[in-house]
Amino acid sequence: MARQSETTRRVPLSRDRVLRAGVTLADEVGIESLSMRRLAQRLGVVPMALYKHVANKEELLDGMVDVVVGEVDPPVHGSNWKSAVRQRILSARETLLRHRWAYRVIESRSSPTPVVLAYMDSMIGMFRAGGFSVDLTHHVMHALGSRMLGFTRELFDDSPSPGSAPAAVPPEVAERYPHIAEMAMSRDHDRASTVGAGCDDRFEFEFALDLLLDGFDRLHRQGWTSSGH
Amino acid sequence: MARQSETTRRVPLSRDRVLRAGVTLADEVGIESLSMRRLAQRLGVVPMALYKHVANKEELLDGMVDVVVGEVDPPVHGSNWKSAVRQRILSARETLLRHRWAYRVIESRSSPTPVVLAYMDSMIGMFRAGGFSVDLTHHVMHALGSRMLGFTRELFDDSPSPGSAPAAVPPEVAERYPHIAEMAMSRDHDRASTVGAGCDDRFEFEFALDLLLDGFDRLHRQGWTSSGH
DNA sequence: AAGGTAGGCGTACGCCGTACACTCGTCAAG
DNA sequence: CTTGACGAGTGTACGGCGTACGCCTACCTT
Repeated sequence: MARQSETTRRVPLSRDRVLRAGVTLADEVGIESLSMRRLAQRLGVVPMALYKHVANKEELLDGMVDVVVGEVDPPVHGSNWKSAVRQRILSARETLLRHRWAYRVIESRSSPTPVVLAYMDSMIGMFRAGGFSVDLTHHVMHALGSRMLGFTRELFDDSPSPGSAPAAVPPEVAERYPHIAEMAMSRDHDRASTVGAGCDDRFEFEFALDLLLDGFDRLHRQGWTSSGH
Repeated sequence: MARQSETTRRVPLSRDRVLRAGVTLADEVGIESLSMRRLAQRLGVVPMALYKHVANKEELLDGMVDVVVGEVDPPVHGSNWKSAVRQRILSARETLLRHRWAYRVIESRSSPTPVVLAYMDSMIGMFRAGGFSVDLTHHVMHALGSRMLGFTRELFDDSPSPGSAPAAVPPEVAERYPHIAEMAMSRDHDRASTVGAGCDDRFEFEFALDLLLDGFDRLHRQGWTSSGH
């Protein structure tokens, strides 16, 4: 026992420990700074030690995605499909917001991991339970795309640096992009009372999500089929 | 002149030549194999020569995106907003299909380039010309997201390797992901006549696009405002 | 006590992006 | 014709990356 405290018996690595350390390291320093070497250093271990638990970096990233997706709440039962789907997707969104690097990794993966497959499977199940045909469900899943995991690619990150002034649009850009300028100025005006200028990301996400869900609903009610063009 | 043919007077590099070479090299070998060294080699030049024309690799990628986005057809005039937007987005989709690496690069960029800004500006203009309020246009643009550039992130690439058999779902995965299996089998059955099994990507894209456009239309007609919750 | 096994180690290779200092051809000014 | 500045292309070098391969050693089984 004296010996134990001297040699400081080290907790052995495990695949799970590696993946979790990867997640928290990515949370802290960003995914682009996550390297095998750095992760190993964080674990007090030599880089090659990791390779006894993950085949390569790709597999590490896959595993990290699984950890994150595993954090999403399971589907609720006993409510109608629309609110169930909505609630689950918003839960996924919360999860992805806790790990802001995750959506990039998910996007970069070429084939889904088992955990992601299970997630999709249960989401399909929600539509089927709501009475959607297999056909319609299929197209609906495509239409949701990455939104089913709680994120969408925003082409422009229009939230100004936090705490900054409403970021008056410089006249030369206002001239070159008149419509963008109009929109930016209008928003600044509207939300003058809101805490932070810029967009309410959550509002935008729900706006688009509800637009889609309502569209699904309509198609479902009118018995849409792909053959009925 | 004899001297010229001997020394094989070399075409001088230029920013434009570098960017275009980057685009075609990425088309050929994929974006992940595009390195400054490899691009330089392709141009018959030493790697560091590139840095006289682009500041760094980031700027090279930005420039390549600009080249691609510049290939998208300009908006058509004289038709209603919906078909104009639709047509333009499908044109963007064609362009992005010619350069399959481009969407990944666009996704990875943190702030839009001037060319992308101009694209978005003209797209906003199409909604405004169609009578959309600034407010609604704003949310609509968010809802479109990357779809306005003609791509969406597909979580699952369900097109089986080309030419392969309908890829019977192995029983153990059918058991684990029953809904996915159901969907896969149903599609195989439906499209037995179609050339390639799997999804018609274009159909899926248009399905979702039209769902959104119809939703926009409805909100516009009923005078939607964000304050009127 | 013997031997196998698996987890961690050390070294090394070939890539990458790019900083920095150079050469050398071109061209304008004297 | 000389000169000198300038800018495009060069060469070298550095630090970082992922990871192949072989080794060492602590432990478990027999």
